Amino acid sequence: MAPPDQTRKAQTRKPAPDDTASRLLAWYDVHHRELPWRVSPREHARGVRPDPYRIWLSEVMLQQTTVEAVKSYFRVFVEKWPDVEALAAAPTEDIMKAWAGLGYYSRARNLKACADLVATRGGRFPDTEAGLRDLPGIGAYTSAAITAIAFDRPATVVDGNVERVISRLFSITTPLSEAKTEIRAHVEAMVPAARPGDFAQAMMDLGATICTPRRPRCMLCPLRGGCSAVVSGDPENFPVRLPKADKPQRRGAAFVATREDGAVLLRKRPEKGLLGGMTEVPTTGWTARVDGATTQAAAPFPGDWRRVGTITHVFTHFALELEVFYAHIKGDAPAGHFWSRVHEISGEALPTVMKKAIEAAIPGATKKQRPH
DNA sequence: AATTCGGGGCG
DNA sequence: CGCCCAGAATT
Repeated sequence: MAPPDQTRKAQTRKPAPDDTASRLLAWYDVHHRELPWRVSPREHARGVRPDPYRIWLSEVMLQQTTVEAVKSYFRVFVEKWPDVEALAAAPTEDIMKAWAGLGYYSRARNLKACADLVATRGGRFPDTEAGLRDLPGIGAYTSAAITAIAFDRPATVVDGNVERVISRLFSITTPLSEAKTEIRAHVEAMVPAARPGDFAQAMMDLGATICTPRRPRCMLCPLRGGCSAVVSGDPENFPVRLPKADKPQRRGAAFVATREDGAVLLRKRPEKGLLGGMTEVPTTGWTARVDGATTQAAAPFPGDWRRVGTITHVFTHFALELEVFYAHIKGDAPAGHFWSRVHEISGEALPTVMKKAIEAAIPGATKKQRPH
């Protein structure tokens, strides 16, 4: 039996582990960001509940993608496809077109596959981490995030923001790839029984607005009192990462062909791999050397090719330099290719590198037309 | 455990 | 120009 005075102390004093969560939630009540998919703490307290479809859609879009980049895509998607049944009914091709420019295109394919599954099961998303984790495109982070945010159930949500915040709070010197287990344990111990969804969003908002990768605004941080990195004065040194391999340079040529009416010749890339399932202009392989002698042989079909410029594009694991050639072509589209009319080009499933190539040959071709 | 997947914004 | 971002799937 514990002495009576200790029992009283335990009841009247806040236990330390809850301190981080309660400070963070108090900060979040005042400083949370308004986002198109978010239910604010005030609305949530009034009984408004998030739409799991919108939370799922936003979380998939936000995988390795900044909030600002996602906003406009999110608005277009929910306008075109207001619920999961509508998305399931949409052709994959339309979804790829709407996703064009956002990157990591396997996300769009998995999005469609997931929508099909959920629609088949009555249009309701699973409300458990394990159930969500089994769906395509939903991994450890996204299943936890949907569980916490959409269903307000406790889950350990760890994204890049949370890894940064935790590694600074505890000055974790173990490199990130190794420290993930340790970080997860710290977060799990912090998750409050009340408002786990707001806690998750608060951690991420803190990482996005205060505990930023560079020049963190520690003077404004609600957790500065308990932050180890603030004491040592070097929060920017966390998290510790392993050195990255340098990017190889690849080169190739792109061929922009037009018909008399201005239509551009396009083709579809293989479903898997880089830019899988997206549309492209014909190109050589992306390691080939391009010079005067090899150009004609490298072109997928004969033409009076004229060199119009060079574009560069940096992918995650290599940099690409494409020499762009331009020609007028007569007759039908070669096998495996199709013509895209001038007013259709901006709506094609063209990744950014392909828009760059077309722009080099035909300035303005991929921009959306403005009615006047 | 390591690689393969885009693209953009910020210092 | 380097860094990293509301990561997942594959090998």
